Amino acid sequence: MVRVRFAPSPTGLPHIGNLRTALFNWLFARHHGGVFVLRIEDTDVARKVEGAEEAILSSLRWMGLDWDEGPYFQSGRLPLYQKTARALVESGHAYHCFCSTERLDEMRREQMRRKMPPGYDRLCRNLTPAQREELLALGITPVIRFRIPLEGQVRFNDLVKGQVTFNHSTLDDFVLLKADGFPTYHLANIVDDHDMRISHVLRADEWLASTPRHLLLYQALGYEPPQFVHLPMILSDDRSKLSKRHGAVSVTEFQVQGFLPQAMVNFMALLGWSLDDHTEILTQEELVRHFSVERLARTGAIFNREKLEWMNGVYLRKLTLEDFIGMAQSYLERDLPPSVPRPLNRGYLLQMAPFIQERARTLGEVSGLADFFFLVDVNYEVGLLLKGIEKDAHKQGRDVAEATPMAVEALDKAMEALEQAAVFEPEPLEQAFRVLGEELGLSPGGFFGLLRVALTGRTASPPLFNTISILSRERSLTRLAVARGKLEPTRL
RNA sequence: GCCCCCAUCGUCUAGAGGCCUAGGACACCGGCCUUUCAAGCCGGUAAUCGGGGGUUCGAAUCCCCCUGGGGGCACCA
Repeated sequence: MVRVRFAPSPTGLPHIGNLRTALFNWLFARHHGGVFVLRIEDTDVARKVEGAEEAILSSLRWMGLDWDEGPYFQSGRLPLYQKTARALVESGHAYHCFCSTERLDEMRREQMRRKMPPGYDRLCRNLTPAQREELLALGITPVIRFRIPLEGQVRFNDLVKGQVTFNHSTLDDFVLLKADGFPTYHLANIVDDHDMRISHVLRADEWLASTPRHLLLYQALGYEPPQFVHLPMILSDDRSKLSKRHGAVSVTEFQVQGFLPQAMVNFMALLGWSLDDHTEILTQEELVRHFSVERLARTGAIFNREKLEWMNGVYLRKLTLEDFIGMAQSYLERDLPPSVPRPLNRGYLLQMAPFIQERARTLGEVSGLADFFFLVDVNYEVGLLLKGIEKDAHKQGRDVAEATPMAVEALDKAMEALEQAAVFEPEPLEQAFRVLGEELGLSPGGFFGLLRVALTGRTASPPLFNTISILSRERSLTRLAVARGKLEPTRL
């Protein structure tokens, strides 16, 4: 029976590295019809962050990673760890250490200075019972350290790294139980993985170095160790370990920016795993069906935001119009200036949404792409109006200065045409304006470009005549008039 | 400093001795479509497979060395 777990510590917002680990564990469990356990490793009282736990749960839910057991909290299982630590002392696999933090710090400084590998010098390892009683009598609360065998080596077969060997001599007597009675990660992790009958440990590469300690612990406890699978890490742009200081790496942040969970899942799955030499887009079901440890990569991967954005665009376009509108609406209502009345009109959204859906890469981009549909006034530089017309003037061998009167005339005629338009639909409008453009001696690019800027305030927009018909006759006329005013301020 | 891991286009990756004059994707550059921008389609640039030795008839693929990168070395996880 496959039993895996995701065991984050609530020390901050979960970042994509954490969630990718969760995803792989979840995929592995689902693929094998196993159990996915959620366990919160809250054994560090000092580093605990308020709200982190909730953020972890909500990120998992958002990504669709449902768990079958838990969340278990290590803080609620203290007696179990303490009992285990005591048993280890009794069996001779661990011992009490009375060294002060100050002494330890000094020791490490000295080791570094002498270019020696830092590590506990085992001062307390062979304390006699009498010495121990003496220190205890002084009121010092000892920690419990694991007694690493002096000779020999640990060897294990990691499912992605293969055979890995560590000499005991490179391992130091690490702490199992802290003075505050809380276990360290090493102890709690092993006790729980055993207690929860975890069969496979899929965790980030950074844990590889502590695996020999864990194996020795399993051995001392007489527990059967799980299979280890060390996942390649997700790297920041400079190839270093991802951390909070590397910008927007929390999953919550991606959610806020308007990435879809399906895209996140798909993209993250491809960071360190691949199906074959060509498949990029996979649904969650397909990922479950195909996921396998054999196809995990062994190298770290830089998180390529560009590609994520592309993929998110793909998912956005796959949405039904109704679903897209549902999501776009909340982002629009969040991002549009307060002058735009809420709630947004559903029927109006239905008209403009198709043109935005094929252009947006994230939902956060929607308002920037569509604001002119909602604003009362659009803002732009006058010069933008003339760009295309100037080109036409130049082509006709006329002076650039003539562009302004040309544009004014074009706007006047355009307003007339809009007023007279019998059917306010894209096709008839286009027909009428093409004819008009010819009459004005303007190229479609010049004429339509002028109108585009006047109506949307920008040089790139959805198709012009769709835009006009969505905006309505009245609003279009107003904007053309405003544009005219910008060109001839004195005559206004 | 010590220990461990890793090494294919800028990035994500395919490749498990001959299908590789190294494939796909993002990005980039062209073209088509087109009123603009997207989307879509077509095409292109881009890795002497980190370097050097082996093994082999044959190596991106196996072995060794070097180099480079990363991770770990807390009473943090």
